[in-house]
Amino acid sequence: MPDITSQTYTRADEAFDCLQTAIVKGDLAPGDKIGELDLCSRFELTRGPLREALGRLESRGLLVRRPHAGVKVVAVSASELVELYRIREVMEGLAARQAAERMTDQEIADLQATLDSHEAMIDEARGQAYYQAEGDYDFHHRIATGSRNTKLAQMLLGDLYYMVRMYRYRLSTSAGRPHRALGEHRRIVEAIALRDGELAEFLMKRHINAARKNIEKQIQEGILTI
Amino acid sequence: MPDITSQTYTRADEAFDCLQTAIVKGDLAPGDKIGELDLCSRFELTRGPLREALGRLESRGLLVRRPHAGVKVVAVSASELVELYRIREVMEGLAARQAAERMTDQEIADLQATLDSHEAMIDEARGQAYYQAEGDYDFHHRIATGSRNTKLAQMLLGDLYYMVRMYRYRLSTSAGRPHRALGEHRRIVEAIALRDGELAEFLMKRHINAARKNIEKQIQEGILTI
DNA sequence: CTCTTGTGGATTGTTGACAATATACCTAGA
DNA sequence: TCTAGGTATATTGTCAACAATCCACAAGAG
Repeated sequence: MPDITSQTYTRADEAFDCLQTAIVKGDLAPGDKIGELDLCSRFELTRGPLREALGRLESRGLLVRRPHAGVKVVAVSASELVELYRIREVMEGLAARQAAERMTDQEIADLQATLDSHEAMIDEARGQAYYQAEGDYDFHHRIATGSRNTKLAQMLLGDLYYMVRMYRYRLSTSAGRPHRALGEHRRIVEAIALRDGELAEFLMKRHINAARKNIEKQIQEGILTI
Repeated sequence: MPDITSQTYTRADEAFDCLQTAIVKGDLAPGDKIGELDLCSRFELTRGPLREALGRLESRGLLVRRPHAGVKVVAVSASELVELYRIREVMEGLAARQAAERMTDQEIADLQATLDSHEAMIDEARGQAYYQAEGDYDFHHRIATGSRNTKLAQMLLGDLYYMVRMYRYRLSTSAGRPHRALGEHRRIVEAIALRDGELAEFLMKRHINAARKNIEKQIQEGILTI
């Protein structure tokens, strides 16, 4: 009996997914105050399941709620965004180390193939921030999963990445950075393929550090205003 | 207008807190399948707010839910518990580093005073695992908060610590360990007082590493069965 | 004797109506 | 004109009933 994953989706689950993607994609802008009835008509459901979904999203930090006052999409300040990357640095470093110890050879091969397709996408979709962000997300997603650390993957994929992706689309990609990032990705995978956990951790931390510095620079230059 | 924190607690909030502490204290054992109606009569509320609380707890990983089948308290396996400590190691290391950079002198003085009272508690309540665990929690709580990293503190205090505390009470405390742990705490605080972030991070990581090894030993010896 | 299958019962998911509260506006006074 | 206070409205929090789904048990076939 392959009771893999309960395929019964409840309306609350549906609302949860829809809202999450709506927030990440920017359909609901940070700071927006959203009314429950609006959402009900939007997703064709009643307030019961909706409130459950709102509760889950609040618990994950994507919404802030004040009793009797309503919910609004979380607005991450510039400094908080930087702090997010500090957390990512240590957590994804750990993920890379454990991935180097635990990923199967097949997974590593797939990861390398993924990078090839990313490279093609970068050349193809020159300047299209969307594809670059998606490729980047794909890479980090695989490593988080490959760590075989359930809770770690859950925290990264279920918490941090959604918040990061909220703001990633509006980051300007300076010329040449995608290729540099891809090079960093390649070296991380090489370290994983060599089963060198320490090196993988070091490289991943440096990779995210670079991303953080890039954001800090954009903030200082006033390019990124949030 | 000191609009600090809305003091209006909704019943869902109430149920959330009660359930959380019930799970942590062990009143609801891991793996227990809990019915909604039971909880309703227990907390004197209806299923609406209760389900919202359940949703939040599920989102935080304290409950697992299968549609139409009910919710049960999460059962963390031995290996998953160890993985939890690996996550704590890197995250609390970061917290210690940032706390060293950002805590006020007053907070550091309070922290030192806290350790003094912990020492008294250890001598007094010899072998009373409860007080030791509470003192330990207090220490780590203050450092997480002192990091001034909102999301980091949120993840540590709102996610990881609850899961760790679920199992901390049933850990046997080998003779002399509380004093050793206290010594480690003192050295961490010293590093923070010196504003030496790197050292604080190193010491904190080593401290949690020691706790992890202790757990692994207990698992191997069959003392800890979960 | 074991495995499959069908039904009864209980539990969950959902709905719409009711009660409580914060925001916004309007009025009155300084 | 600006501030303070009260009230109205809209939105949220809560409740109890309805519908859909899974689990356990029992009966029958292999």
